[in-house]
Amino acid sequence: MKNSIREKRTSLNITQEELSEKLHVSRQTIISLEKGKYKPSLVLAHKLAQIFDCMIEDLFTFEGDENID
Amino acid sequence: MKNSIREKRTSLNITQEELSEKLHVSRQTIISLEKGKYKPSLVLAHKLAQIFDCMIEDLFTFEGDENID
DNA sequence: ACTTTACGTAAAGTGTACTTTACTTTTGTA
DNA sequence: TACAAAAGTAAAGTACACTTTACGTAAAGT
Repeated sequence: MKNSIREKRTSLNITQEELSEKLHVSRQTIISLEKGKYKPSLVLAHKLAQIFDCMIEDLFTFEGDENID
Repeated sequence: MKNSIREKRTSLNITQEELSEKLHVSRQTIISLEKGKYKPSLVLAHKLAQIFDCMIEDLFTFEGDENID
């Protein structure tokens, strides 16, 4: 799964720490998400989409068996 | 968090077991999701939205601190 | 009556999303 | 070149999404 969190965040001109505060998660969580180290929960994905004013499906690109065959 | 999985499933006229097979998850997972016992992963939410031909945000209703304040 | 189909509960186990703390590296800028 | 802000790594712990197995119930068909 790919995501465009970093691109959307930088285009809002906010730091990882500021984003983490808006989301009430740790800064590590943001770093790990941007690095693709793990997949966010549905609720976290929803909050990210709210902040970036887009749909969840616009933020994440699902690949391979993450799609229905 | 509320969801309309049961409504969408029954309107497709498929059983919990058939849905679980399409998703490659256990039937228990479907039962628990429909009963609201837990929140699906982002990938599972995406697959459900694909099957029901809708956006993730149409399937789930986020409440309270599941939204940005 | 008996079987099948669909839905449900319970409980124990596994994997991973996310946290916390502490330390290091990079980058911008005075 | 020195300093601070921003980004990064590592590692150990917690919570919960999801699995597996096994059993229970109620309706519908034969």
